[in-house]
Amino acid sequence: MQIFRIVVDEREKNSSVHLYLRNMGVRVLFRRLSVADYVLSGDCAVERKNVKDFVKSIIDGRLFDQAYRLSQAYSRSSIIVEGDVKLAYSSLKAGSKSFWGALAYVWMVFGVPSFFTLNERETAELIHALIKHEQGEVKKRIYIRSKPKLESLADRQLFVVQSFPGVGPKLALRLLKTLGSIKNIVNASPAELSMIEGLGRQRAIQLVNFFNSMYREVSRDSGQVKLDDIGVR
Amino acid sequence: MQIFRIVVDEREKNSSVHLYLRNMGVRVLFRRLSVADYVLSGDCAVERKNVKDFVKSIIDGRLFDQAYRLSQAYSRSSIIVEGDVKLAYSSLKAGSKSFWGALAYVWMVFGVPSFFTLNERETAELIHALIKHEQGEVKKRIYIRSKPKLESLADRQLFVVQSFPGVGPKLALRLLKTLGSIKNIVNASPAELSMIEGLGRQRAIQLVNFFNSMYREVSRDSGQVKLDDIGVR
DNA sequence: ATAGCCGGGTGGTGA
DNA sequence: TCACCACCCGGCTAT
Repeated sequence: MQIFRIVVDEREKNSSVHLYLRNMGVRVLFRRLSVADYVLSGDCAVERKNVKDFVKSIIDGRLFDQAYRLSQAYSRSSIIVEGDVKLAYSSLKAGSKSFWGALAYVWMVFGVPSFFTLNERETAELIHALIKHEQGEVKKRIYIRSKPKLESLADRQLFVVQSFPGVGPKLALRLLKTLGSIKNIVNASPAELSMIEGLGRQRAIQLVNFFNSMYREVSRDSGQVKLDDIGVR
Repeated sequence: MQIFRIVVDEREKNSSVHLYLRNMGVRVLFRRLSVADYVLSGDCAVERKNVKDFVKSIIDGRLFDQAYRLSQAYSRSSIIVEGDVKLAYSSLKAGSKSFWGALAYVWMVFGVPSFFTLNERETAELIHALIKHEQGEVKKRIYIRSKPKLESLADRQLFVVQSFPGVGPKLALRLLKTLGSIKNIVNASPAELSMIEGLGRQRAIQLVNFFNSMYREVSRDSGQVKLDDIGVR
């Protein structure tokens, strides 16, 4: 399992969220942050509030200010509201109207969604899930819809060819029929490829480039590089 | 007071959300929609699900498909989950991990947040609040989200390599890292392949055979109808 | 989505 | 070299 890192505002020390995170194997760094509470990366951060705070910040308008600053500083930020939501819109004067209004406002205007958790453990779980997508390695697994005979050679070949960019079921079939094997396809010249019906010169070249292009590891930072500058805003 | 309009999928007629909306002074138009349930504008739409549906769609992966389509069709879309949330992650007993995981996934990957309401009235109130910001006079929108590039070259390459038989995320990564390009992998000798950690002689040979083997059309007695049905999720 | 199980290949160890 | 075995990985199933 990969090591995840997070920067947490010092004032969050008294909650136990960071303890849960530690338990989940997340490296926690404390810093004095000016905008968010939890920084997951250079452009992803989370503000945590309990329900009482949330309500108060709706009333005095602080919420919208914070959402604005979040949206300015990080391209993907969100607010986590912790506690019993019921409490929220029962304590709002205008009732639930202003509650949904606030949610809608923050989302529609600033692009900041709000998540609701019941306690610190859930908050930690959510943050952990968010981190995994922000820092996690790509684990896109491929899935087959229906498998009449998944294990037949032909099916496997089709499956592979279909995974090429811009190649669907029909094109895959024609490719295999005309060129025979996967190796033949991969080694084919643009000219050979564009012989195939439905595959023009343009895409043929794209494909060839695709096969030839070198893999470059995603510079999803290697950890220690930007830890210092994370969250300084 | 300005008049707001909304387009609602026909299949939503049996819920009473649209009635509430009418009561709030919203013009409701029914249409057959292919992606969302409620369309607030050309680039804002909402998918409504009850908790049971929500859970089911997590399990069978439908949720992620829908979120993807939402994000493609509308620049600012969201999912409204109606009902008792508790019910949700109690039926996903994986410690609610998969619940938060799904929420995080849909938000981080597709930019689609999920809102939770208790009943149809609340759903209507939320939608109403959303409309006000979408169609309201002041459309000051700060939110500019850079769409997460799901199709980086590296991702595509990984995707293809993972589709090879017996190759999962880990092996795919190592293969690309050591051999560089897809063409290199396909043309590699068994010896070269088995240099890779976790890929021994046996599988190396299998792979090479796989790349070389000629495609043989499967003769399905019921006619070759099903060839198109092999799909990638 | 996540957790967990299973079957099998891999690669190291020691004979 | 080979047999053994612990571990890892990929594939599949279930809550």
